[in-house]
Amino acid sequence: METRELRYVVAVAEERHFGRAAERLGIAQPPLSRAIAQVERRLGAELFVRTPRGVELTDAGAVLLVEGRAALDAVAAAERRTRRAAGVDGAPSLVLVSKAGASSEVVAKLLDAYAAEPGAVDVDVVLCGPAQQEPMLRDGRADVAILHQPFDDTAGFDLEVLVTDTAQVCVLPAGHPYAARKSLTVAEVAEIPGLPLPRWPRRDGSFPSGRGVEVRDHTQLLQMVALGRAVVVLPDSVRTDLHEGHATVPVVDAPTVTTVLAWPPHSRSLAVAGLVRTASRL
Amino acid sequence: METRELRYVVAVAEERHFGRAAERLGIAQPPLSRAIAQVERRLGAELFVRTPRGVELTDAGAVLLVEGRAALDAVAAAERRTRRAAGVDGAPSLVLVSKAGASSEVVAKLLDAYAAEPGAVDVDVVLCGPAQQEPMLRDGRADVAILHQPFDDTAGFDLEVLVTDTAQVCVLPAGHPYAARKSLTVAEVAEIPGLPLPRWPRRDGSFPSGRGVEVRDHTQLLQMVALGRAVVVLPDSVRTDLHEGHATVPVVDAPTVTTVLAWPPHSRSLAVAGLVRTASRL
DNA sequence: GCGACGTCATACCTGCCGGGTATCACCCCC
DNA sequence: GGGGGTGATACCCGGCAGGTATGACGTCGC
Repeated sequence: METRELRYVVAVAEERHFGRAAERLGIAQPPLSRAIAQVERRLGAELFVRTPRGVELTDAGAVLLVEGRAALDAVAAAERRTRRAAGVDGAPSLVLVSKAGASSEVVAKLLDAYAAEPGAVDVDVVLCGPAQQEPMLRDGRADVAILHQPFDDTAGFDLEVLVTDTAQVCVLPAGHPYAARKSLTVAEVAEIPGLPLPRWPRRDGSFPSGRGVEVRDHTQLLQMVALGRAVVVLPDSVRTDLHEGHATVPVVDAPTVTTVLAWPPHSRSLAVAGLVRTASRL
Repeated sequence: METRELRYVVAVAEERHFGRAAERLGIAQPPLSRAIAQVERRLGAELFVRTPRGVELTDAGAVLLVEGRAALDAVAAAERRTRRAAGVDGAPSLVLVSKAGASSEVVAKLLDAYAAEPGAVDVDVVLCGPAQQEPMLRDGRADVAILHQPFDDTAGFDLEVLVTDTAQVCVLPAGHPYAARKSLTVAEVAEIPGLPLPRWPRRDGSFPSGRGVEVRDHTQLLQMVALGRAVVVLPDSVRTDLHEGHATVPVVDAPTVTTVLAWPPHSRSLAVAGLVRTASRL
């Protein structure tokens, strides 16, 4: 199957509509219909059930949507990494993706240590929202990522543990009544009156419904906390990033957070290997 | 990039020769040259250095070889799994791949337990040589595999531990002088006069050089041991598969072998999930 | 050192197929 | 029952993938 056909199938599966899919693909509707029909004929499987309102996915169509996305990511990754490996200069650089505003202490230490290594290459640090890291790693826009278990989906990546934060704190606006507490539980934090937990964007950029403010990165998050609009539980190590607008209270029953370095398992990049070796020595 | 182009690049990279690559692809050499040139132009990168004897890979070419194979596997997996999901009957089946002749006790127990579950689907068990399992899982010919850590490469798969074998034994031909020993070390096993460790095929089917006999699966292996042509260290649990031609001696310093159930991390298959749930309860 | 050979690149042609426009068949709903 | 919407079909056109013939350019052997 050609990637063009995969893109067509994924577009139709996502739009549930030939016309909109064609528009998104920048082609007319009839060629799209024909291409999908041809794919279905070759696979010997109906992918969509045509209704007067658009299309529904069959089981096979649902499978091809998931698998096709993964395959398209892999193709995009191949292209991007090749282009980068050929980079203008002979020094291929590495792209590390981290959450905007996440605790930078450990990462800075890692990058400093790596830069001191013989044969170290330039590392571009890219910051983005939490849900964007995994797709970036999958489609080759990034080579390594800083992820946090158990919050990020680390399935399918190789990992090296950087830090394990057993202690966690609740970050509150300075002067909030709860700031005087000696400790809190997760359940208590979730029920603080007038201070809901924030909402993070999903993979597609949309937000789940709820009362909390919408935040896209940790910088926004901490600002919202300082503004008295949100409360959040974070690893103890973020205390170094806080300022006078914040207060912290230990949370006694929070899960252990592990900060890990993650990379695609088939990566054979010497640069990634060097970074991992450095990380394993810290 | 189209999969056709990826196939071309991978073929040339593997053959190190335009003519042979073209033959393998079933096309003439000139269109292949043109297609590769076009890819290079679009990527803005030289993939191959042309020599009078064929071609060498550039760094970018090496990257695209590795990444391109992964991408082609993903595309093939998408196609295969879709075709299977659409299967003639409404009962999509699951393909489990295991080593030929590997200890079947645990697997049999797992499959029996799964078959008793409500909603269980048919499980096709496919046996193959050890090095073939990983590619089969990657390109969609299989949905789940039985792998053995630390010998198999489990990078990039999700895992569920089935058994942990702490005790391991050296399998010898019955009547061999060493069979009388009370215990052995790994180093001693490697040095048994006249009984080298066997050689397994690599991913591409070729064998590493050395003295040991060439074996492709556990059945052949145990036969070679019985014939006095090889010796091997295996988990204690294989004792159930041995017959009178074999003798076993405990190996005191062998690494722990873990038998795991492995599947592609993005798998959303209900059938795989059910099998994993069953495994986790054993 | 010069031809023979083998490499990959180039030139040119052809037929297929991907894409466009126009239109149809069908369903839903007012 | 007609209008607006869906996807399917018919037909045409241009680009490009593939083929053959040939060239440019090394290496090797005599």
